[in-house]
Parts: sequence; C-alpha cells; structure tokens
Amino acid sequence: MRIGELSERTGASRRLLRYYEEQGLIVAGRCANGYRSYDEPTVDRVLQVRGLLDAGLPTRIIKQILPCLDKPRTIHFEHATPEMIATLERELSGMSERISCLTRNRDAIAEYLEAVRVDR
Amino acid sequence: MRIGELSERTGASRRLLRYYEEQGLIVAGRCANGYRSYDEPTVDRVLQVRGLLDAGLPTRIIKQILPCLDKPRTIHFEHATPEMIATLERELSGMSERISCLTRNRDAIAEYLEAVRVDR
DNA sequence: TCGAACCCTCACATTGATGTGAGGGTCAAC
DNA sequence: GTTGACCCTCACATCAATGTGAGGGTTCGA
Repeated sequence: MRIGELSERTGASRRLLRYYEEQGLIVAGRCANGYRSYDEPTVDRVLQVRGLLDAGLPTRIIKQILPCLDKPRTIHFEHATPEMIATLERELSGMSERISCLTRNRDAIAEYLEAVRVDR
Repeated sequence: MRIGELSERTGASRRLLRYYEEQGLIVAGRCANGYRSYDEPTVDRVLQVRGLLDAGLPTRIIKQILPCLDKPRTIHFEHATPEMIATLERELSGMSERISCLTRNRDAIAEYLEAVRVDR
C-alpha cells in the first residue's frame, strides 16, 4: 500500500505519515521508484500512534513503548529493561491521572448539559 | 495572593500564569503597585485549566466552557446559547473518545507490565 | 541604604505536531 | 506524448504552550 491509501485509511495526512516515519514511529519500505510502501499492520499501528499522541504522550515516549504494545500480543521481553519498565510505569500513572481528570471534567460538562436541557 | 504563591500552589510557572491570563483563562486583580493579585478560588481554577489542557482541549475552547464548570456549581444559563451547547456536546464526545482510547492504551501497558513482572 | 527576593513588560526562542508550497519525478490512461 | 493523479524531498510557516532573558520597578529586612 502506498502513502495515499494509508492516509485515507487512517485519517492521517501524508505529511503526517512521513513525519511519523521520521520520528521512528512507523516503518516504510521503498519501491524501486522511491515510493514508500506499507504493509497491512501499519494501518493499526498508525491508529495506535494517533491514539497515544492524542493521549498526550510525546513521540519520543511512544517510540519507546510501542514495541511492547503491538499485536499479536507477543510479549517482547527483550525490551523489558529496567529503564523501560520505569518509563512504562511512569506513563501508566500519568495516563491514569489524565484519565481521571478527563473523566471528572467530562462528567462536569455532561452534568451541566443535563441541567440545561432539563430546564428548557 | 501574588503570582509567586499561586505558582507554588499550582505548579504552574509564573510565566504560564501570565499566559493563562492573557488567554483569558484566569483573571487577576492588580495591586496599587501593579502586581497581580489573585483570590483563593483561582488556585482551583488554575488546576482545572491545567487538567483541561492536559486533556487536549485548546485554550480557546477552555475559555468558552470554563464559565459553565466553575464551582460553586451554579448553572449559568446565560451561557447556554445554542452554539455553546453544541460546542459542549462536541467536546463531550471528543473527551469520551479520548478517554476510551486512553484507557485502552493504559490497559495495554498495564497488561504488559503485569506479564513482564510475573515472568521475572 | 543596600541587597535579596519579589514583581512588571516586552520580546525573542523553542518544541512538538502539523500545514503548505515549490520544484520535480512516475505511471497509467487517453 | 501529454495529462492527471500519484509520489518524492526540502524547507519554510504556524499554532499552542512554554522557556528565557533583558531592562527595570517594589518591598522588606539587616
């Protein structure tokens, strides 16, 4: 699959896909003519990257933890260095915090909407 | 309270607090000498702003929705214009999506850590 | 009255994630 | 063989959120 199709299927612009590659988040093969070539799993990969980015993780961290998260869920122990684990733990608690904060605020908004709706 | 204390109590740099003010996210009174002066509730306000920012909302949206979210939980109906409600609904679903995405990824990380830990 | 520790504004720098455009190949169809 | 839809690299632009520093007041205690 070339970049155009990947872009369409993931919703990420071509530019962005090149950026992700530059950042080491995805890999692309090259055709004889220089065109990037992607395989099927890359679609999921991109979606996951976008999810993590959206979660507020910077590319540099995503790049680190991505190898642990790919499906099929093979556990890659070779990545499980102590630093890696520490990073994951840090991100894990950061994400949990973010989730609860996000949830709190979402609920507050929902509650507000509820109140406003009832009152109309 | 002056900016230094607010900074310490919220963890936001002085610079950042001035920025938030510039963006209309917080308000500051002024002492006779020109120093900014904050009241107690501003502490919570700043924390909430940081939460929302961290949740991925841009300052421009936060500024819009903040009036609806302040405690004490008075519902300000005057803000409940149709556009406001639409904005809130959009953000609400965006946040929900983000929450589930974040949760998925967090769980994946947790699972991985679990597996690695057990194996040691 | 001096210095430390505050505060102010202004303004330029940076980082991360993107957009956009220039200049230029590739390829398939017509 | 030309056109249109792709692709490439390079590089500059932008936006939000910050940092940083210059240049300069204010307050307060020793």
